[in-house]
Amino acid sequence: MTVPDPLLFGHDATPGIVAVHADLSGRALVWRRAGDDVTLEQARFRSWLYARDLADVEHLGGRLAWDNDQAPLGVRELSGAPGSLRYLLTAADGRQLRHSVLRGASHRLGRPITSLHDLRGYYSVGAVEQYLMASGRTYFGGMAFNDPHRLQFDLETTSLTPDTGRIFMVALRDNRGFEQVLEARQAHQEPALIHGLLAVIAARDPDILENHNLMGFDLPFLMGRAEKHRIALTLGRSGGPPGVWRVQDGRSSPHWACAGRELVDTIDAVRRLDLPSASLKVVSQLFGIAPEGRVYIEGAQVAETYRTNPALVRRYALQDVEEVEALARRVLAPSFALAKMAPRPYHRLPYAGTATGMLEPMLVRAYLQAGHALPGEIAGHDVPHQGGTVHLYAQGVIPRVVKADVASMYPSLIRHDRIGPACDPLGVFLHLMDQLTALRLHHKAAAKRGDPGEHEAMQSAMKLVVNSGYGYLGAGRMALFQDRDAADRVTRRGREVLAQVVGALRGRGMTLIEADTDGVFFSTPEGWTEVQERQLIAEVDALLPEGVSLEFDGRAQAMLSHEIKNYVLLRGDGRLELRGAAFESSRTEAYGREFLQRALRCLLSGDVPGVRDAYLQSLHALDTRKCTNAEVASRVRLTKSPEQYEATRPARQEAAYEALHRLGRSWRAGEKVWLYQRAGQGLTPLDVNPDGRDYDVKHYAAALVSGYASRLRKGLTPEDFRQVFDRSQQPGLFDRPFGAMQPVWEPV
DNA sequence: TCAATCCGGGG
DNA sequence: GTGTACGGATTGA
Repeated sequence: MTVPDPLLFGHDATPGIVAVHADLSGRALVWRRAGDDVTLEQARFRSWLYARDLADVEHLGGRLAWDNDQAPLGVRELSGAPGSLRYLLTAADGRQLRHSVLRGASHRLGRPITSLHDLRGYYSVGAVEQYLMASGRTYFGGMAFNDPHRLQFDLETTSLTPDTGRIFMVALRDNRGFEQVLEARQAHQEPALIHGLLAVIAARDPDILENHNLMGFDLPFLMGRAEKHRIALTLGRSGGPPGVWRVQDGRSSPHWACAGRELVDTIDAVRRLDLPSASLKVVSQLFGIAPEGRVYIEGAQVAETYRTNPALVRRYALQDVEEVEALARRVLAPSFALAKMAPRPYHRLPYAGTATGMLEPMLVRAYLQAGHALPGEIAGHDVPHQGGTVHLYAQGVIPRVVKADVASMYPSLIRHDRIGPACDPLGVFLHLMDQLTALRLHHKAAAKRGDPGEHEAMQSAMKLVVNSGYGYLGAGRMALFQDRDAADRVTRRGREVLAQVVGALRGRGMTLIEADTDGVFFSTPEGWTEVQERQLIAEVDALLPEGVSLEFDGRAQAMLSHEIKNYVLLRGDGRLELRGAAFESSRTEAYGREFLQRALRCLLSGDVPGVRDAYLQSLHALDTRKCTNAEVASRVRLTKSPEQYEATRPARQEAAYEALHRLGRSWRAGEKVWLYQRAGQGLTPLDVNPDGRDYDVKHYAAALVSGYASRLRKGLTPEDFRQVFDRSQQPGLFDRPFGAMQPVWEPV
């Protein structure tokens, strides 16, 4: 058994840590689990702070002790380059240290300074991070995802805000077989319900509380209602401060924490996945984890359904927490794995940035442990950082398309060319990139073999951090170990590699379509098989520098190349893939989407008469009002409140607001409304007549060409395009038969 | 074209 | 006050 790398996993392997609470007074509460037992360890730690110079603490005089880790306030000079953060200030009480620095800085600058972050030349982190970095401990050593006691709870309420609604039900479950539904049929029972919830949590005593949108809904709602009833929200574990507090992290959406239990939100992890929706129900169906016989109740109907069919709502609520548990196992596992590496509490990781939130704390921990200075600020660049290349070589419909890409290009270049930050004399950055990559491959292989253990989560956690390496180098002053020149070298090498790929493909007779940072679309000669395509890619790969490899990334029957990053692929199995804003805009109306699907499929199959038919049929559906208002309506977001709009209205009238205004309706800022062009009336809310057909045919017939057919323009000659999308059925003098037309492409 | 800003999702 | 940051789509200069 190999010893885990201390730079990755921390230098103290204490197992079973499930929660850490620390404050600047130097007290750390560490809850550790062994089997069913949880013990609370009360630890002391010295608060620490990196400084470039001692100007702000000069006023302490002899009260600042040199090289004495027992003194109330101490300082050590660390080895490091001039201009680096070479002084490590430490204190028995971090509040006193911070106060001393702020006092000195206020005096020096002649204005009150209230935050260390308003000062240059310092590096500081929160108390828990200080403790974890200094002690070398991490969460969850030796534990599997389901070893901690995890409890899910979900509120059912009569509205979305605690000002207008109340809680009438709470569903709870945990990973020890517990399940319960608490209810408050009448409003006056709500305080008892809240007390009941707190009592269950205290009695079950879980390590982790989970829910979907916990931070954005359940917790704020619960806090709002508890406040209304003057109930102290004691969610924390005994031994620590009892309440819930806001985690200051500068984000617009607040997050909350309590002592002794990790509050984690599955929605944060889901948002990392770039799915079409982050909704619990949608994601659960996507992952196939929705329970058998799942009850679905529209949000606004839940309270009403409860009155008539409480049993159904109970089942619904329990299925919610069941789904959350299954979802958590799936999406929070990488954060759980990361918590074993990064010196950060578990609850921060689902929404922490991968670069400054994970990689950087690991870098700092290594420097702190080595007793080495941290980088100081370096002068900014005036030339902007140049990123990857995007180049369009051909537009139109191109047959036999192959996608090839350079696997993990930036991480590969970083490792192979040894590109790390110049301000990292200990070489921690490259060490982490190397070790994370090596271990990731190990876990990836183990996951593939189906070995026992959480290999998949480990490999995806490691991938997350490795992939943040390049972005971290170029992150500017956000990143302590940033290095613009290094980031430039990475992208420059990337451009060289891509150019080499493009050149080699072109030299072998391939038609280039589009190249983007680390991948390229090209067209192969007629009659080529996938085997030949893969051979070609292997051949080009052999020309590339060691450490990077070109891989086959799929093929398609044909591609419509429209604009950079806007294209459509027709796959071998008939699937149509639309990419880019031109093809998958959220504003797309149903009738237009349907037309596009049909027309694109025909165009990419070389069937121009089919495109013509699709157009005529869509037109016909409009003309004969086969489409309903709902099918032509589009959803518009109203960003201005009625008051705001009233203020700008005299200067500029906007159709969407006017539509509501005309009907004397009100709206909320941020609200989305479905609107359609009503014949003779202009833009009108859909709900006036959703199933009707009184839309403005002329408007939508014109929009069919200008808004949808126009996206096929590159695939036909201008003359053919005009003819295919000509309303009149009569052929013109110079028209040629549609059957004689073929899709076209041309070099850009 | 770019940077500021808004939103997600929850009942 | 345990004191800094999610990603994308959309909007405004």
